[in-house]
Amino acid sequence: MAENVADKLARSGIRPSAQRVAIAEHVLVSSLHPSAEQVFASVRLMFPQVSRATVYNTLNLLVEKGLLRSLALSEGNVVFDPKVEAHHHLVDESTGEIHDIPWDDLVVQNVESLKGFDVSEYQVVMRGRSRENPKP
Amino acid sequence: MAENVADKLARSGIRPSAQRVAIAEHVLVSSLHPSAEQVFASVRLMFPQVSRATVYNTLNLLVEKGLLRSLALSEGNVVFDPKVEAHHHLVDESTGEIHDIPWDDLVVQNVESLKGFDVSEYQVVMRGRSRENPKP
DNA sequence: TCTAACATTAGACCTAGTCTAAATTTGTGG
DNA sequence: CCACAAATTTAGACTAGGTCTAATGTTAGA
Ligand SMILES: [Mn+2]
Ligand SMILES: [Mn+2]
Ligand SMILES: [Zn+2]
Ligand SMILES: [Zn+2]
Repeated sequence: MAENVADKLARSGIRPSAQRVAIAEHVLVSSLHPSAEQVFASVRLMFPQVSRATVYNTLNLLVEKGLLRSLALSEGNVVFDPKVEAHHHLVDESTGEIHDIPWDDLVVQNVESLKGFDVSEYQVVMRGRSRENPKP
Repeated sequence: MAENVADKLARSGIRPSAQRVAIAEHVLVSSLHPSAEQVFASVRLMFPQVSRATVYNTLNLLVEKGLLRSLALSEGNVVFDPKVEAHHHLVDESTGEIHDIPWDDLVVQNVESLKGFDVSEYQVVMRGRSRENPKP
């Protein structure tokens, strides 16, 4: 799996240094939406000498190369999203967790015909709660 | 107009001190989406002795009392929105400006039937450009 | 092998925002 | 009107997320 991530970086023209691979493994793998500081903390557990600057540089580089997106969905937290295809988001009001909502679960009409604007991308941002675990 | 804002504060149970009225006049009046620091700067022009703490306290109080909403639409900027009714937003990618899009200009389907979540509110967040001024 | 380009590091720095403790202002009962 | 408690404001310390810099380490490739 290290090979996997390293190759992915290389294919995007990012030289796969040990630090970058460690960082990318943390953030490209799970479907969480971690902040830079969370990535810094987890990467440091396995790679204690990594610097904050490298984590931020790498995350920004991954965004620039299109392997990652950054999202500002709620106050005080920029988070990173490894799912770069179009999709929607729901922010859980009790836990703060961010859930991915598949693009086709919702239908948005009339974006193309909005007067006065050329829209290059959009998403629905929802706030709410995830329902009690079904049928215990 | 000062009377207007003062009354509005009073009706929401906010004691309308001179500082609060000055702040509220700046942020409740225009249809811009200013950041707290922008409000602080403009209020200070007319009211130089106002403190940063009072500006932040007042803005947060206005949000708490429902006269204002805070929005995190793009990185590094929490902004305040005096339009508290449901509506959508478009962030201009060239200028950073935030435009209000009336609720009925778009139609979003299937939010109610989303499996596993109770959605309490939502909006469409768009990125794009405002089109060249029409017919010069 | 040598070297220039590239990457990493520690820590200074910056900015938005919060907190604190003291001072000021205000509303109110006497 | 006066005394006083409650509410508000203030300056500035503090915090957290994030950027920048200058020195150091690493790597690709002539
Ligand atoms: Mn992680
Ligand atoms: Mn203003
Ligand atoms: Zn996502
Ligand atoms: Zn708005």
